[in-house]
Amino acid sequence: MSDGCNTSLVLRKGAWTAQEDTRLKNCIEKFGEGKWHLVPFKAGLNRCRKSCRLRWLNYLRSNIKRGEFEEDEVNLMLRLHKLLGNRWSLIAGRIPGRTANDVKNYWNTHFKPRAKHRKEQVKEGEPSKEVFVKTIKPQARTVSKTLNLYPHYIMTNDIGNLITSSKDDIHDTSDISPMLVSSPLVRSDMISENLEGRRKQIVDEVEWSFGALLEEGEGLDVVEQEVDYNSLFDFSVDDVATWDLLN
DNA sequence: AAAACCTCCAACCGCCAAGCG
DNA sequence: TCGCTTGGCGGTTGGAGGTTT
Repeated sequence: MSDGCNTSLVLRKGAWTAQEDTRLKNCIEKFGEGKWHLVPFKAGLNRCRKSCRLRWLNYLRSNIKRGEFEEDEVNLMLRLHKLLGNRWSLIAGRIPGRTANDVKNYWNTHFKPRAKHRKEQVKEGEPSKEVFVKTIKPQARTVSKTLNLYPHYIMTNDIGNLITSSKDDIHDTSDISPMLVSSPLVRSDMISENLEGRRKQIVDEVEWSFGALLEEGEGLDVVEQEVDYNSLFDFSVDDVATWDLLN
C-alpha cells in the first residue's frame, strides 16, 4: 500500500492514549487541519497520517456531539439515507455534531440487522419483501476545484415525473424548477405551477437535501438500493430519476 | 460466580480520485 | 501521459463492557 500506514513496523496502532490525544490536539490547534502526512511529525506521534486524521475527525474535534442520537437526528438520518444511500460523510455533514463514523455505526447497529434478518427469511423460503428504489448518489467523492457544475436542472416530464437535465437538453423552460442547483441560468419564476401534492413534497425533500450538495459541486448519479423498513417517507422509482450531466 | 453471548463503537483496511511533478 | 502521493471515503474488524444463561 502506498498510503504510508502499513509501511512501517514501528507505527503504533490501536486505542489512543490521553497523551497522544493531547499531542494531536495541540498540533492541530497550532497548525490547523490538513497536511495530514506532516501531522505525525509535528505532533511527535508514532501514528500514521490516516490514524491521526481519523482520531481528530471522529473524536477530538471540539464540536462533536456525544451520546444517544435524538429522535429528530434519527429521522433526519433515515430521510437522508433514503436519498443518499450509504454516503455517511454526506449524511453526517447534515447532522450537526455527528461524524460519518457515528452515523455509520448507528445505522449498522440499529437498522442493518433488520435487512440481514429479511435476507435470512428469504433464504429460508419466505417470499421476498425487498424493495428497491433509485437512490440519488453524488458521483464525486472528492470535489474537483475546477469542475463546472452549473448546468443541472430538475423538472417534470410530460407524465409528471421528476427528472433532471442539463441546459443543453432543455428547449422549453416553462416547467423547470431550480430545485437542485444555484445556477444563475435558473430563475425562481421557472418553478412549475403543476407541482402539487405528493410530487411537491418530493421536490421539497430533494431541494432540501441536494441544494447544498450541488452548491458544493457534486454531480448526481442513480443507483438501485434496497429500502429499509424504517424509511419515513417513500417515493417510487418513477418519482425521481436523474441522469449524469457532466459528460 | 463464571462462561457464553451480545452490543456498540473506535480504529483499521483497502480502495478511489485529485493533484502534482 | 504516467506514476506517485495524499486526502478522503465506505466497509469491516476487534475488543471492551454489558447481559444472559
